[in-house]
Amino acid sequence: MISDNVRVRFAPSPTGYLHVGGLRTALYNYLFAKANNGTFVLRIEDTDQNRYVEGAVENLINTLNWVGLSYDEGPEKEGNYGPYFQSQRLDIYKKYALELVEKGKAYYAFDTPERLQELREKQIAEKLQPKYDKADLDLSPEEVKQKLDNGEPYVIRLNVVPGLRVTVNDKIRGLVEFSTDTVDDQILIKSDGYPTYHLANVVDDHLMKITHVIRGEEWLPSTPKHVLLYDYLGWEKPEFAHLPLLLNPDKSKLSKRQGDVAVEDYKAKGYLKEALINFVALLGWNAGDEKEFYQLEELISSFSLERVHKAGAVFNLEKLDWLNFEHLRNKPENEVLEMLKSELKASVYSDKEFTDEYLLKVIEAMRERVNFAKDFINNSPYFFEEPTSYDETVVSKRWKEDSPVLLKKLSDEFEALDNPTKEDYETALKKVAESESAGVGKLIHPLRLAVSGVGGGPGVYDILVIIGKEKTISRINKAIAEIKP
RNA sequence: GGCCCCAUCGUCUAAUGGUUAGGACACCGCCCUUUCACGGCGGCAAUAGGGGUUCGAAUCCCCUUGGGGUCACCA
Repeated sequence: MISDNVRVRFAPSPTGYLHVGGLRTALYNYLFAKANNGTFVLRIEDTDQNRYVEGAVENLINTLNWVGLSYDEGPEKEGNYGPYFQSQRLDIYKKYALELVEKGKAYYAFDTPERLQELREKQIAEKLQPKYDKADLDLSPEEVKQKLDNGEPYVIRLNVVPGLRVTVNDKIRGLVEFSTDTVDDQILIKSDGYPTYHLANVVDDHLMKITHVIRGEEWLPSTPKHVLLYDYLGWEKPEFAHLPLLLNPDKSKLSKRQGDVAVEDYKAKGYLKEALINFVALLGWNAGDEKEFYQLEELISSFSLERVHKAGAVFNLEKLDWLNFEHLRNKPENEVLEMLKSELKASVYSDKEFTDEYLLKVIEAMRERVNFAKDFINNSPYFFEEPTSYDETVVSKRWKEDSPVLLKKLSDEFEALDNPTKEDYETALKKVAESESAGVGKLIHPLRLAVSGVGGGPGVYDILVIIGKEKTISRINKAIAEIKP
């Protein structure tokens, strides 16, 4: 342990939105920090000027807030190790880059992009690994000074000595070994004066006293560069933990091409943050028992890095849907009410008024039948307007020749009822069935069709109570007039 | 192609030398319900292959195969 105080960071590049893979990384960092009484830092890796996207940082922070992963230090939450935007730390990186040059661990290079391009193409043609040829390592101090004084564009490169072994002790993968023969003389400072990720993340992790670097597996191949940097700078290394990748159904790295990858896409589709967190937590980790339904707090208390496993995980929507259903079912009534109200506001029924009492009844009746809040509307529009059409297959199956007559009798019977309850409706229906010597099914199914337009849903009597006697009767009449078998 | 990582049902995973290889999602069937769900019960379905080590291997080792990641003045 390099520090008693666990400090981890989530260090996204602000390229527009939060990727679900990024969400998983952020979550594991968050859980690890919280489980160990540590600090969760958010650092913005904006060292690529070409990839600047307007509003991306705000968006990122908003999304993080939405899912409930609040950071302890970061933008707008300055701690003792800021600033937390790498673009505001340029002089710091420059200082350490120069220190490395001083030590002979890095050097100036003045190649043109064209020469590098040619070099790479040649190497590829010869089936060699594309690598810098260390051409400018031979420049004398005088030559370097000369070029610098002339204002020639330059970069600073890491001076990797070939023939050595570099080991990374990964918390998840164990000991991983690399040969420096395969490590390129990575550019540390670009010609625009900005650092590359490799320098910036090492410098920042050290300065920000990060104890555990928890990041995606795609970083594993460049970790030897980072290890070398720590060594050359004489710094103690943090622990590394490379997380398994999130995968497309075809097992390739989760990508935009094969579906939604932005957290906000899932939010827009109506997924609950609880479900998303729960789902993503289980992609690569489990507590060792059979529990699958988790709230964020429960994840904190059961999470451990040791139980993160190695293989990538396919991002499988069916399970997400199920978890969404479970979490929706678990929500307090008043929260679901608010969700339904905002769905209504955004629906074709936005101009209609419904009382909370009414909506609560709808929720009670439909809860076990919806996966998303919007399904209250999609699956049972009949609670918000009278049927505009009648499901054809149900009509052909349930609407018989005598249905109009029977329903007329039924509606007459309902008419006589005073403020009917569920039981009153049921009694009335049975009475008609008996007097007409018809099975109750001959009434129940056409009745359901008449009031709802469809064949499924809550119990018919529940529907009747919710919509009320008046609407029940008018819908029956409408159905008698309109349904043609 | 070089380097690196990985490998249990379709998918997410449990089993860290001894289990009829367990659970969940999805799917199918039955029950409940004169509907649809929920729920209950049951079913289908996996240790990639080959060698070792061991009394005993999903588990440890090696090879093969397969998949993936990565090889930028992007992160």
